[in-house]
Amino acid sequence: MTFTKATEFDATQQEIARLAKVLSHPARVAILQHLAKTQSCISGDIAQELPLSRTTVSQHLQELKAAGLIKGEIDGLTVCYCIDTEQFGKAKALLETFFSGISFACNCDC
Amino acid sequence: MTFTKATEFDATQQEIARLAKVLSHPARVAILQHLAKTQSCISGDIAQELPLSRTTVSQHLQELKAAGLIKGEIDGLTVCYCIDTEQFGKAKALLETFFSGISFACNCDC
DNA sequence: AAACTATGACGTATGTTTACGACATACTTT
DNA sequence: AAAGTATGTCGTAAACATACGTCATAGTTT
Repeated sequence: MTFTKATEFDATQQEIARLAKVLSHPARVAILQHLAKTQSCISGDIAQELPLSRTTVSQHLQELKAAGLIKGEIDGLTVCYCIDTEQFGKAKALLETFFSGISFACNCDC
Repeated sequence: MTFTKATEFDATQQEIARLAKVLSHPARVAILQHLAKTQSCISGDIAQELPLSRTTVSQHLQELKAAGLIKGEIDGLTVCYCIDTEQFGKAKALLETFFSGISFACNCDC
């Protein structure tokens, strides 16, 4: 990170950007929706639901995990992934605060 | 776009990802907050508020504009940027729907 | 123990984003 | 008209993201 200037912004802005980045690929959005839909942990057959190879799906899962949005516990041969409800709630609150802070009536003519 | 598979996901997932991508850099988050704070159109002195060159800020402004979140009208020598309240409202609603659809109580032990 | 299965880690090719200097454009002022 | 000012566009280098095949690991089954 010697080139990017992303770290020179304030903590909240960086946190919002970090969260948004996780959601910035449809595969990760799809994975979250799939985990929510199945209402339970699910092992790597997620790949079969998506137009991606198992390897690529695994990579996206790692990113979601690194961001804290999902948890993954080893359960014998399979791994049990599910949404981290607490962290997800925090993410939701963060974005809600951001959007609420932005909404306003522009007083110009454009 | 011959390499990415992003287009193979459903429209809503792509739309969420597209919106998230716009917010995935702290500079763009900061620009939106700055525009909201000043409660009016503002010309390119935004660059002086950020740790970035004028050129780079201009580039971020173009991305926000391309995404429809802000509008920019030429007003003589300066350009008047402001948040597109209607589009911004739609973006907010889209994310709210997504987050509401995800929140659930995981029934496993992880 | 040997074969099988599910998964993550590694390597790598290609595409995209970020950042900025230099140049172009267009309006304003003198 | 010439100089000045505010912006956008272009070119480009470095960093990062995406996608997937192959290999390594670790538990299961026979």
